[in-house]
Amino acid sequence: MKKKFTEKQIHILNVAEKLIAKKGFEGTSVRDISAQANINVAMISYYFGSKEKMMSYLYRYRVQKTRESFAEFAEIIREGKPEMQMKELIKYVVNQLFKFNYFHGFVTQELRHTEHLKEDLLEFYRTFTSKIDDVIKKGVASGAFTNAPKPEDILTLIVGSSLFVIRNKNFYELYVSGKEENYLEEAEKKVLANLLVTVFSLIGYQTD
Amino acid sequence: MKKKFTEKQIHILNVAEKLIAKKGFEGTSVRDISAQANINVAMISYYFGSKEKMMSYLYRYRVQKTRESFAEFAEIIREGKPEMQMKELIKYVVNQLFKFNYFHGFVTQELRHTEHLKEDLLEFYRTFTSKIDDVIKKGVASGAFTNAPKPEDILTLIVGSSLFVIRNKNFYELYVSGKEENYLEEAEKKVLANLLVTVFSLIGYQTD
Amino acid sequence: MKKKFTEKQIHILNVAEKLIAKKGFEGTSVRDISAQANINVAMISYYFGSKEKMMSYLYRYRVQKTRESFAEFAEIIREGKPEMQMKELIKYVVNQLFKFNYFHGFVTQELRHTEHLKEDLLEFYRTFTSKIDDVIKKGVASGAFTNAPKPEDILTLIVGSSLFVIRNKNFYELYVSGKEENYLEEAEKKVLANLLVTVFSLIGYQTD
Amino acid sequence: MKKKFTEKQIHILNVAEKLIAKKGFEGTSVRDISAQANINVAMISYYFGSKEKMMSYLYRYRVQKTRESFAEFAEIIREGKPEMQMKELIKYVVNQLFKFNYFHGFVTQELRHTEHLKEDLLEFYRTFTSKIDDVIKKGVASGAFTNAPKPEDILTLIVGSSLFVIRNKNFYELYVSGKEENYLEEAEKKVLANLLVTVFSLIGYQTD
DNA sequence: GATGAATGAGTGTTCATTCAT
DNA sequence: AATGAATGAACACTCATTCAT
Repeated sequence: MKKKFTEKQIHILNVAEKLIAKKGFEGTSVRDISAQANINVAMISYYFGSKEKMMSYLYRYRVQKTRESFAEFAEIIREGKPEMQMKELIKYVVNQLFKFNYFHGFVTQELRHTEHLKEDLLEFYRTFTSKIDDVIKKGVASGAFTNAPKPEDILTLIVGSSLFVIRNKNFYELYVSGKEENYLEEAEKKVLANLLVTVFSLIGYQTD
Repeated sequence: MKKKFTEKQIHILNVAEKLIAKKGFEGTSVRDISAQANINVAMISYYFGSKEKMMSYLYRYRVQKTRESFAEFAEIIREGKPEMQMKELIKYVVNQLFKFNYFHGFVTQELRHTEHLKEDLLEFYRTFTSKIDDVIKKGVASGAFTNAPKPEDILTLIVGSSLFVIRNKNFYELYVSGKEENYLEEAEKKVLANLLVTVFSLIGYQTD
Repeated sequence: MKKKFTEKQIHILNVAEKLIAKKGFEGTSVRDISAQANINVAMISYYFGSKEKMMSYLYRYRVQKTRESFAEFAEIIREGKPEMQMKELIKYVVNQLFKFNYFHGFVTQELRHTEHLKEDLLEFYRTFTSKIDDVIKKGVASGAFTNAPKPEDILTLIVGSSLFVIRNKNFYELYVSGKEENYLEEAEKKVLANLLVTVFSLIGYQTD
Repeated sequence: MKKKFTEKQIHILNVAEKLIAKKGFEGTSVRDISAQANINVAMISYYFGSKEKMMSYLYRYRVQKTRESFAEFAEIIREGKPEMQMKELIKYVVNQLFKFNYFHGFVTQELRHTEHLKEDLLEFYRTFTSKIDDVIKKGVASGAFTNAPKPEDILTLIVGSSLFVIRNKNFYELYVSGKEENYLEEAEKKVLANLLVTVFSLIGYQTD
């Protein structure tokens, strides 16, 4: 929470986020952003120092928001059976990925000032593996689950499959019903169903 | 064999592939490529017509190569039990992804200007789903497998997990033993193991 | 007054006009212009959108100026004998051509990319033919002129001869007295005398 | 006659001449020329040294051809009345201009190696003024003409009007009947008629 | 605190020319 | 004698950024 953003800055970040999601970081010019956000071209440099630093702030902003959201979520499922917790956890992660999919794409790109962003993302992932681990252990202890797969493997399946589906519309839409404009919505349902079956199969939980 | 490339062209394509995977299509300038490849800037336009057309050739070149390789592979596993076939298929796909990770890194990001390339990639994926489907059906018919998950879901797990691991070194290397420079090698082993367990669990194949 | 130009823009247009008249549109690079005008290369795109659009503005700017000037001129000679009007008209047109020879030098060559500019030029010429026609008719009606040549033929003689003299210094200076640096001045006098004699001969006006 | 051209060189010059006439010197690339002429790109540099030198050769080639043609023409009208000679002379000059109009446009452009070309053109024009002068003097002596205008003024009217009409299609076609594709043909007729009337008026020759 | 004008560096591409063969 | 491959320089243009106000 090192940094507080003004409303105008948040406005710019939101506009930038959407544009970058659509056209990529390099494909989005500060002129695009400033035009869309109804601000002066110079504002991006003025507020954030540079386009890249803006990216950095955007990143932190999103991580911070997600962290807050996850804290809330964790509270909600704190009490309950591990199978419910696991199901909700998968749903939550998949949902977050679909909601802020572009943002996870950033990391791949080689940005200059990205070093600390990697740290953020890492911690972000660890939050999930740690939670997944808790739930699995609890499930195994309670006898609800028969197997205890490694949490990073579970997370890999969830995040990997979700991102693949998000990015490979061309392939996946062949298997998704509904109109093209609802692709993400429908794709999310399908990949979620797949992941629920997969993970529950892995942990040996018997649904009747 | 629509197109034959000279050695120099292949050299340029290889260099371009790596850079584009790392920094994106827009993030990679023809000057970057030409500097790295030790050629004149004008050569990219000279050889391929334009930067975008080069991208197109790069794409086709890699798809074609993989298609040839898959044809060979399919022949090898033509006779054999479905469980062996499934195992080899997973190994093959994962291996291909790790081998040509540069390529798979950019195809999903940079499809904006390359409408017709989508067709190529689509057919490429269909080759795999079709093969997976055959093996699953054979396995179910022979009683070796008890469940018949949808092939696109299987492919999604395999490709998604592999690409995630390839791209998110920072996260996954926490769980991978060995030196950093062997990351890809070790990561491939780990994700392959995970995927074998996962897929065999899904199709209900009992290992003893 | 569709468009107001800043002083800097007008400065650029003036420099561009001279260079383009000398070396042609394609022969004049934006670097030539920016170097000559002591501005940044990017300014041409910045101010006018592109090199071609700059050409377009330059064109309109000059046409508009001439139109304004002609309106003034027409007012001055409104009342008077047709022979005086004809004489003044010829003097005016020749003078304009010599004054803005740069402009008239390129308009005839570089109309390739500027379809709509043709309209402007056309209307520009029509202004003159129409005026010439009026004067001739009045002269014939009053008995001052005996012949009524077609106005476009008169204009062709005037404009053609003037431009030829402007552009073919090498030839015409053989017949022009005075120093080389006064070429245009002297050439104007000579071609004007020639045209006065010629046109008055054509319309059958008797000088004593 | 310093230089003899091979057939291939003449072929290239002819192709180049047409293209340059259409698109200008800078607008015509050596690739355009070589493609049209079915020769290798390198040939232009190989044969002529450079694109500009080719231009120079093209120029000389055309001057030489015209000179030969004019010698023939002069022979034909050697015997005959001055009024016939004057008429034929005007017809001849106008016709040459329409035939090789583009080539007269070259001089205006500032080429680097053009110095000697100016000499050529100058001599070329002098050939005509000299002939015009002869005819006028003969006409005046014989009493056929009453006035003796200066030959350079006559030439200016002829060449200026012709080139103006050739270059200002947009204006002149308003006054020319017939289809657009016959513009040059019809324009030549009209401007010729105008010039005949004009010049004969100037020299005071009475037609009945 | 905010901005419009302006800039230098960089973009992909085309150019006439050169050179090894 | 002729050419296909290759090149360096130049092209118009866009970029993120700076700076005076």
